[in-house]
Amino acid sequence: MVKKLTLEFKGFLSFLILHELKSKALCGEDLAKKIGKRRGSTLTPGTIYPALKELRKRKLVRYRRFGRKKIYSLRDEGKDELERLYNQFSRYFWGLKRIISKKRLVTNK
Amino acid sequence: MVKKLTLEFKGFLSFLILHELKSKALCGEDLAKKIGKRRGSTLTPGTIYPALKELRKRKLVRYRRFGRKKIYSLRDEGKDELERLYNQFSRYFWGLKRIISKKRLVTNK
DNA sequence: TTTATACTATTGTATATACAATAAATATGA
DNA sequence: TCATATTTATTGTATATACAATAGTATAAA
Repeated sequence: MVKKLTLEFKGFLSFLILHELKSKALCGEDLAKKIGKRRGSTLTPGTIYPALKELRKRKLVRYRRFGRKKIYSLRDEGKDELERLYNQFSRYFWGLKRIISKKRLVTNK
Repeated sequence: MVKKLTLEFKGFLSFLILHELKSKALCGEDLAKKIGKRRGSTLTPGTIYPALKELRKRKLVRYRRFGRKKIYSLRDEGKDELERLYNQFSRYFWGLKRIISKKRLVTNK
């Protein structure tokens, strides 16, 4: 049984890592940049690598080496966990939807 | 100058506290329950009170005593800070909108 | 083969969630 | 006034972000 990410308020970074890896396998640096873009500045190595290490330890993520890069991707357990987290995650947005759609996210035409 | 909450991934709880207090002044326990409802279980005292203490220290929040309760509310600085956080916050939801609206949040009719 | 470079990863330190257990303060009721 | 309940708050411990600085490693270039 995989140890669950609890996604209280901690676990948000891990959640975003899994989310990004779902659409595309990425190396550590690109992952840091991609997630960093959400807030305006890249994540530093001391943030991203410990998080990746923990996710590997939990068997949610794996990497394969390509040239000098390590490309991280979701394991099946990671996909399952992510689905679970999507549900947990969306609970936080009760009453915040209007804010979210007002600001950055373009509404459906 | 008020010290800013950075809302990296840390700061999420503080953000939600400010958000809840915007619509209604609340005592510590009710705040814990209200925020706790977003994830299914109430916040424990060891979580909510240190967070409130920090927000008071930053002059974002104040309380007034009513009987045996302390009712927390936003200060003007807290309202300003919250506005700033709404903007920062919404950056995290690029590409997550469909997921969020699919699951819990009822779409507009 | 050595040097350069790009990328991966660790270290040290700080702070923000977290919970369980406990303590302190205040109001109510006897 | 004394006991009780209610609510506030602290303590101790653990873990998850964070950054700056540094170290390690593999490929490419010379």
